[in-house]
Amino acid sequence: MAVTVRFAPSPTGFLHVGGVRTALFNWLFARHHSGRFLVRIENTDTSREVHAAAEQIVRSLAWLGLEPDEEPTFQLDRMAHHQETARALLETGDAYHDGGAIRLRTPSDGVIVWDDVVRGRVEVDNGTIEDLVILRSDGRPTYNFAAPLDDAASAITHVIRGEDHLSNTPKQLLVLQAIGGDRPIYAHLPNVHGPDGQKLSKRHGAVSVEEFRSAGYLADAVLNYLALLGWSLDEKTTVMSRSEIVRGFTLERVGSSPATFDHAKLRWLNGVHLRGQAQAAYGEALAAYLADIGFDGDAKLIRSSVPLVQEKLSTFAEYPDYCRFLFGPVEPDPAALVDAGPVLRGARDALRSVEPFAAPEIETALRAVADGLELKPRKALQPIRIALTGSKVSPGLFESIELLGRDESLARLAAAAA
RNA sequence: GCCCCCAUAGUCUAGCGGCCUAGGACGCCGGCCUUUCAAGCCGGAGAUCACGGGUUCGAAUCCCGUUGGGGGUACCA
Repeated sequence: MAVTVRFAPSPTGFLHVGGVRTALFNWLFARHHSGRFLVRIENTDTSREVHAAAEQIVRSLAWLGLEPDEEPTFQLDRMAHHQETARALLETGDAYHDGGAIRLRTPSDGVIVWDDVVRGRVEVDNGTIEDLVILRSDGRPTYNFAAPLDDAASAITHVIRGEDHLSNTPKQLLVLQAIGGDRPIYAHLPNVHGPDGQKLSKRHGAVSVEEFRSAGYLADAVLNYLALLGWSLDEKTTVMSRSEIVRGFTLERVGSSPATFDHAKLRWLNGVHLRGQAQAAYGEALAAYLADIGFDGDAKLIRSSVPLVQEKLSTFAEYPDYCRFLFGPVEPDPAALVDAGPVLRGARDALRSVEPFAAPEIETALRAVADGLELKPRKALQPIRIALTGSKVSPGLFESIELLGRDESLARLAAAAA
C-alpha cells in the first residue's frame, strides 16, 4: 500500500516552529517513500478559528517547499459524513444521546495497545477513557471523532503528529474500532521547547515561519535545521541539502526526547547554506528578499554586489547594513577621520589614474599609497574605507571601490578629506 | 489530584551491554590568515551520561525507585 500521510493543523493562528516540524517530518516521510503528503485543516471548532489562518498556513508550507499532493481539505466539509456515521453508531447501540450530544460507548475494562514508531509499545487502560462526545449538541463533530474518520477515508497509512496527541490516540483507536476502520501506524514526535524549557511560544522570539522568511532565512536552511530537531542522519552529519534529507529520513531515527530551539545554530546553518549557493541563485534570492522588505536598491547593482557579501552574510537581513553605501550617500564620522587627510588625498590621486578601474589594479594603487606614506595597509586602508562606505565594517574595500565607480569614489574621498 | 511521556556538555545530537579514558555540530575561549568584519584553518575548555539502588565478568546502554521537565485529563485541536 502506498504511503499516505497528512499534516492536520487547526486554523487557530500562524504556522509556528512546532507545527512546521510536524509538517516537515510528514513531508519527508512521504517523499522518502514516494508516497503522498496531504494537508487537512481541522476546523471543527469554529469558535477558535482565526480568519485567514488556513491560507497563511498553506502559504508558509509553500515557502518551505512542502507542497501538498492534493488541494488542502477542510474537516468540516465532511460534516455530513461524520453525522451519518454517528447516526449509524446510534443504531447499532455503539453510541447514545447525552444531553444534546452523542457519545461513543467505550469499553470499561481491558487495555488498548498500539506500537508507536517513536514511543514503542503504548498501553492504555480502557477504564481511563470515558465515553467520548463524537457529535456536539449543535451537530458538529468533535476532533477525536472526525480525525480518525477522515484518516480512514483518505487511507492514511501513517499518522505522524506532535506528542500532545498521544493521549488522543486511544480515543481515536476506539472510534476506528467502532466503525471497523483500518488502523494507521502512529508516530508521536517530541515537542519543541523554548530556551526556558517551556513550550515554544511568541515570547521566545521568532517562531512563526513567516518571521523566518522576513528575517532573511533560506527555506532550505530552515528545513535543514528543523530536520535536526528530533532526527539525525548519523553520528556526524549536520549540513544537508533537501534531497539528502529526503533520502536519509526514517522514522526509526526520530528521537523521543524534546528539543530546544536554538536560534544561533539556525543562523550559522543559514550562513552555510547561503555560502553554498550558486552566485546567480544567490542574487536572485537576495533581490527578491530585499524587494520584499522594501529595501530600495537597483536590482542590477544588488546582483553585482553578491561576490562582495556572499562569504559574509549569515542572513539576508544583514545585507542593508553592509551595502547601504552602494545605493546612496554616506556620512562618515569626522572623528574617525582626523589626521587622515594625507591618506585620503593620496588615495584620490591614485584612483584618478587607475586603469582599468578594477579591484586588482585598485589594490595595487592603494597599497602603493600606503607604502609611500610609510603606513601599514591596516592603518592606511581604514580611513579610506570609512570615507567611502561610512562604516568601519564593510565588504572588501577594493571590490567595493570598483563597484562604486571612479567618479563616486573620488567625490567621497574629496568630501572626506575636506 | 490522577494518567502518560521524557532525561548524554549552555544547545542540537551519536550511542541501542564490552569498539566510550562518551563521537559530531552550534555556541564559547585562544591562535593563524588578513584591508575592516566575516568566512576559512588549527587548537582548547566544557558531560561524575539527572540522582540512588539493583542485574551482569562488564551499563550511558537492561530493571526498580527518586528528582526534574513535559504532555494529557473538554460538547479544544
